[in-house]
Amino acid sequence: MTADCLSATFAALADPTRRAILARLTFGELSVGELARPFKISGPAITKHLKVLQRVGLITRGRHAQWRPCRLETKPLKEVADWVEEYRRFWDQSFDRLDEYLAEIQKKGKKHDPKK
Amino acid sequence: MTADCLSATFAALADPTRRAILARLTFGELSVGELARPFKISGPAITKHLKVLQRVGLITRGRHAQWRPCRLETKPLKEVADWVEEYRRFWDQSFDRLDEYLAEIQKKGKKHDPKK
DNA sequence: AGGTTATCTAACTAGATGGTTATATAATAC
DNA sequence: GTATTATATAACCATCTAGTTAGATAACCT
Repeated sequence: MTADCLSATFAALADPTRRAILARLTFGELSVGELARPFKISGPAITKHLKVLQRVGLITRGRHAQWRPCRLETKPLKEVADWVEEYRRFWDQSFDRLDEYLAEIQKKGKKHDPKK
Repeated sequence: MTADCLSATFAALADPTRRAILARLTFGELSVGELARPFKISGPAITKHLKVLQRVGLITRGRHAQWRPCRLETKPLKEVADWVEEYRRFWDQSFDRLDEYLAEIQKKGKKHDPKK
């Protein structure tokens, strides 16, 4: 099961530890040890989470001496964004007003700063 | 576990049957029987999927004689969209080029049709 | 009331998931 | 070579998940 990659991506994102890992990787590459530091779970548990993220392509691994640094990959996130985008027209009341929909897109484009 | 609602929402979306149910509900309310028709799984399996969707607020149920119609609710989808939006700036190479980013947004705004 | 239709609950099963500890591999440092 | 550090694998366990079949509940229709 979960042969389709969108299901696997959603499943990977359904764990708060894994989402926290992704969030930390937005600041740049991190080794497994650095990634593990803020969490209370064991090393092997982190390794498993990383395997899940890697399998769906949300991270890639490097090699640097005895470290295997992790890097964020966003292609699967883009696929999630594309999927959910299909539903955007349902969360403003005006289903039939195309112009309002486009205006909404435009507005989001402007406010591009990461706070809020 | 999965006390946080974003995790529960992602978990709910990680199943292709449930995503198919949501997709069908974009055309309007449907009874359980109507929803179940295209799937090969049993009635109780559908009931369970609906419970999962209802628990995270992706659907609400009505009452109409012996039918309990399902309606799509998009608030959780909006939360997913908001979460993934935080990563948008990472999926074009030009982190530092604001104009290119805005151009990309603009392009997406234009091609708003649901095919591809 | 008795039958039909729609849906849910109960009890069970196989397999996935997320964690553990103990051990293995691999690269660096002396 | 030996020790140290970083990460991975193995084996195990408890819980969750998605499905099943059988039976219960509830509203409608004569």
